[in-house]
Amino acid sequence: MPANSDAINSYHHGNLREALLDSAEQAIVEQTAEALSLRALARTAGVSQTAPYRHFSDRNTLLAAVSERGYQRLIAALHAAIDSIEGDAERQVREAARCYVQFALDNPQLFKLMFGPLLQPTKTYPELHARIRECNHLVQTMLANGIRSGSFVEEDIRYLTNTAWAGIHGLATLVIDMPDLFEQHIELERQMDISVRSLLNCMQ
Amino acid sequence: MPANSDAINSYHHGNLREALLDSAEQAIVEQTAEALSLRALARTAGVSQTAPYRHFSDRNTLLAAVSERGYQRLIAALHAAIDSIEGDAERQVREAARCYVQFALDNPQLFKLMFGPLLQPTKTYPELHARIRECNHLVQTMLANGIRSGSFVEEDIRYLTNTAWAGIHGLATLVIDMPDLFEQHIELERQMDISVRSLLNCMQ
DNA sequence: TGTACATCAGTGAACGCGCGTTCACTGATGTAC
DNA sequence: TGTACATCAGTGAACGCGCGTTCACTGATGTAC
Repeated sequence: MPANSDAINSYHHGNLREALLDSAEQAIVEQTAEALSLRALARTAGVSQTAPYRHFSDRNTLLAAVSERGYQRLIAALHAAIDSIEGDAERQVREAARCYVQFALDNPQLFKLMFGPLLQPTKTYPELHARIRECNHLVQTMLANGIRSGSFVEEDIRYLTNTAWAGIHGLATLVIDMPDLFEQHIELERQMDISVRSLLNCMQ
Repeated sequence: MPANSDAINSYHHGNLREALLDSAEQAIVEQTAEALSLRALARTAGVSQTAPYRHFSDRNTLLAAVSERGYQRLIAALHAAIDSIEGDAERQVREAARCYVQFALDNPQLFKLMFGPLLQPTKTYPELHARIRECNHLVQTMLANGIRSGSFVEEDIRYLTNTAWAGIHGLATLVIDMPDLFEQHIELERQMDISVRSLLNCMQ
């Protein structure tokens, strides 16, 4: 008596790994990644509670995989935003920033898992580590391009991109965590525009 | 046979409420607030596991009290920084920003509890709510003063202070959560200086 | 000053819960000959 | 083409854990008269 009557194979799930990651992502929409339970995941997948261990050696390894997929999506979104605009580095930054904040709004808990300490140090999860570095490099490069249109000492660039990155990351964080306080008397779209313009202007 | 042989009263603790808050804060230094356990707290205080319920109706109420004390300390630190400098609004912002980030560095988990969603909506905890509003008002006012030294349309002020606040909050968040990535090739003190100068310059 | 009594601040046993993980196992699948 | 066998992907029972919270209780404290 297969729990899932649509399944052809009642015994072999066929795509359990991906199914688990999918439902993990879904579960994480509402509640913290910390609160995610392997058992609940297994239940959702209609599979015994030990089946996940075939695919992930433990809970954190699964979370690392979820985080990694998150980075893949964020990187893809950022690339799409950046590549859709050629030549205008400032507009690229604006669109990328919008992407970044929107991603956080759409996936608050995932965003926190990705940019949180739960999986630190990341060295334990090489694939995740690589994605993080890739994402970081993408963001830094894009911001540096936006800033380079001004005239600055090369060695300061890293500090200036950090300032801008922190500005955008801070927006995302506050919008997620303290919406009532942060979004008092403001319109979020306008806030985004003004913030990005300020962050770039101050460097020109 | 009192567990704590120094205690005069083995039965009445005498100051259990404060003791619980103290050890909660201490416990929260290392691990997440989410992971804090009332039972562990009671153990640390040398008291039965149900004793805390005399002082806090449940776990979240205790956490709200911890958060509130955190805000008190942050507010005090910000005030001290601001009041020590008169007349120079820009230097006030610089010192206050340093305070803010330092507070986060010193109490990462407390900072997250305070600026996190765990206790949202805060209306449930009126004292906490009041502290949050107080802190927010202090930060906004200080930033507005720094910005007003430039010439700006009044209605934009809130957007500009938000930009600056997000910039500072983002620094704190990234320094806590992604130190390896964020602090690559930089010196934190210098990052702080450059960030604050940029955040204020861009508005003048 | 002494005493009765209300109230306060603890105790300790118990409830029910869900969790991560381990273990020995079995059914399904794929491959070498 | 058939078959033996290794390997893969599941099962299900069990372990030990710590937790939040409730309950009926008791010892200590303070206050009115």
